Amino acid sequence: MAIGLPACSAHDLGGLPDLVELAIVLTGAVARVAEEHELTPMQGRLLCGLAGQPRRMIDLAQSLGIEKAALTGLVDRAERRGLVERAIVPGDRRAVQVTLTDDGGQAMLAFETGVASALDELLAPLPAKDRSAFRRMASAIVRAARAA
Amino acid sequence: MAIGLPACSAHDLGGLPDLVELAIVLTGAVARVAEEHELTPMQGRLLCGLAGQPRRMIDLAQSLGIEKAALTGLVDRAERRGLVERAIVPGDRRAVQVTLTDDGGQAMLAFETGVASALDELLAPLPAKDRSAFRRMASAIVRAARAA
DNA sequence: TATTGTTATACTCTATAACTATA
DNA sequence: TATAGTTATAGAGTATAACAATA
Repeated sequence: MAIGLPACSAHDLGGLPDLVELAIVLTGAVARVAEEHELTPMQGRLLCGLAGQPRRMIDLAQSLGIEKAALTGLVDRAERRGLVERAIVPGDRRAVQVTLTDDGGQAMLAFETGVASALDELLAPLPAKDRSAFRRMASAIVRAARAA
Repeated sequence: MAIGLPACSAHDLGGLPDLVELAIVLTGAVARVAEEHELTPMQGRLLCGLAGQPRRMIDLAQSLGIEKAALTGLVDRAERRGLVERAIVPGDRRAVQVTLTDDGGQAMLAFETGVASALDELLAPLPAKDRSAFRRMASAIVRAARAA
């Protein structure tokens, strides 16, 4: 499966702010972990969104920030690989629930664990005090961006 | 032009570390700026890589972290849109140099400026002292990742 | 032989528009 | 009418493998 994400990248291209390169480095790390588990990064995100409970298509599309038609394809491919299943929603015959299969649940856990340790490695060069400060500031940025 | 990147995203999906969501937020911000200037994010990166001097295909592919065959397509599309041009390399008839057109140069500057201000906005919620600390730590992480 | 780049092929991810089925 | 989801279509970005031209 050719997953198709820049594996390492972030070699200096000049002109791009370090924050953009940070995004590239982080995204590349996630992509590498996904690939190790034979997932695409987007499939990894999908599986993580299904941890704990089934979700409806419309809900997932919003969470992932993609159109419902794009989600149809994403779920199609994940279903074809045995990671998720579609199920009916009792009480609304228009709706579809997406659930994790056993395989999908295992892949989700492996992906989550792998991502966590890959991120730890990326932050490892920083002093311990900076690491926690960096994570705290990252959370603040994300929260503010979500609110806006 | 349907550019195809999650425009806002980063709504809570649960299970994903904030650092991953940070990458999503940053990537989304870059994508939005690119779209404003009718570029794809990858075209934006390509143009930035060409700021100042022409580069050879092999060199660009390494900088962007993609295979040379993928770069052929990327440059094809950018050339079709009048952003870049292919030129010969004196002294090596196998090689190709990619140069910015006037349009491409203008787009590159507009993209750079837009990205810089989008990043400023993302960091705006942090106290000024944290903003510079965050940028400094981001640079350190990127430098370390590049070295590894 | 090694290097540079292109072509061929196949996937994933994305969007918009049109459609079906249900509420 | 409005909502949930799919289908159809198109395009970007990616990879691998095979190839041509040149060093």
